[in-house]
Amino acid sequence: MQILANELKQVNVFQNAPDDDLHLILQNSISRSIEEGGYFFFQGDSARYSYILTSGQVKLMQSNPKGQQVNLRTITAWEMFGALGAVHADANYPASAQTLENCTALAVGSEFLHSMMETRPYLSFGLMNLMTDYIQEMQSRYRELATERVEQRVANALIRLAGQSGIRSKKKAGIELSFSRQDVAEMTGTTLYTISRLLSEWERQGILKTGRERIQILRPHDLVKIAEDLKK
Amino acid sequence: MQILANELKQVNVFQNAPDDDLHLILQNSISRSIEEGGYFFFQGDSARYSYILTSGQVKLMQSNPKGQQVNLRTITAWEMFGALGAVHADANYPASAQTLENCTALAVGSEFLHSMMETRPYLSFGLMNLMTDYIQEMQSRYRELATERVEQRVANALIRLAGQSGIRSKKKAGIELSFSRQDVAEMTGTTLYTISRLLSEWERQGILKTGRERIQILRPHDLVKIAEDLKK
DNA sequence: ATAGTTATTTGCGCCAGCGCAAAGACAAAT
DNA sequence: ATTTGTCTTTGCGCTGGCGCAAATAACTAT
Repeated sequence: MQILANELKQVNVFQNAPDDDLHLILQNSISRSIEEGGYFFFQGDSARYSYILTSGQVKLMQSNPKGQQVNLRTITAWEMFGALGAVHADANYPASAQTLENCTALAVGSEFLHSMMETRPYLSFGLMNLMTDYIQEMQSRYRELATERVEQRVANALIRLAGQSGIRSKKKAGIELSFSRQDVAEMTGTTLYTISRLLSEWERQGILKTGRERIQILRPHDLVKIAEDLKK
Repeated sequence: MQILANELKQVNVFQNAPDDDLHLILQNSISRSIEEGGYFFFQGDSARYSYILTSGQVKLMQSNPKGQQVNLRTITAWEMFGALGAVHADANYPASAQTLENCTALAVGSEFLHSMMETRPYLSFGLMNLMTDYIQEMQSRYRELATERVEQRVANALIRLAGQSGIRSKKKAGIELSFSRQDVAEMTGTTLYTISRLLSEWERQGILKTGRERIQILRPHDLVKIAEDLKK
């Protein structure tokens, strides 16, 4: 499948790129397909490529020596990821990128991207925008993890996911998410047991419906209220 | 007190700046002094200035609606902070910057910095380096908070602080830190009670000595062992 | 269908860490 | 020296959330 320069305009970082540059990027990149459950890169690998996801979903996660892991972010189509290597010369990926479904991504050499940025301020700004957004999200999540109780953190995570990758299903029946209890646990720093209990409770209250690796948010507003937690 | 262009070279972001640019920056900035406990800016303020701390210590912190707060980072002399505004046009500071002692900082207009970056790739790279480092630190701390127990998180925080702002006292008697129990609690997402108990325990074991707003690390290696937590 | 695999639910016991309260230690000011 | 304010310590009781275990549900492959 051929990727068109025009499609690259959907990528935030390339928002202000002239067509010539888009072609240049395409010429200096290769397409990589990874099947569900596979990895684009592992934490610690040398960051030789930056990626642009063209189809599928990827989760960025970090694990500690004991093997426990946290989900840092979920990437959807036309988002850039693994771009830290384009900045530092000899960087290593600080996280692993695992596919949640069959995925295709464009791999751009980090050195090439770096050299492009030397003469193209719009590119640097694009990347910095990505970074500042991400920093702000991480700071908020960090604060949540430190100060909020599980219930609120999970509500927040669902709200965030709904905004980032949620699909409004046609039957206007709420927002559909495809994550296992384990996934959500790793996003919120808790356990799949607690998530299961919490979702069951919320399903009883009619806030959402659940299935195997599926969460359908029926009343987002109620989640917001839980996240804000005005009691106590 | 006059700040010399030469001194600005200590700032990581300006590592590769030619002297002319350093003078230009000085000319387009003003010096602000804030006394202990005061604020350079508050979370939510319009990010009109980026700061370079010339003396003192500043903590960046974020608070939630209920007023609970977390410490994101401690800034020491010649570090840049509040620089997110130079990227987004209409950004707001995502955190507050409170001084831990009497401080002086150089305030550079965000718009001015932004315009400089248009024609100076080294500046963008300097800032991106700052951001990627920070992102990596936040990701690690996030993972810690999500997967590690309090004991390990506190050990890690002390190690990190020792590296960033620790002063090796002359009497070779370990590394000196100036933080209250409350400060450490806010850095690690726990409570001052728990920190107090933990430090008392470690003092009993001879790993460190404590005082009022003072922690003196005697055996850093033992902290590393605790942080790694090989038991269980 | 049937068997095998993977995800989810739920009961149950447990404990790390919270947070109140009250006392003690330290520093600065008068 | 005394007061005042801030920081720290520690006892005590409590509970949110963990995590095992075992049952159940849902999907996949033969």
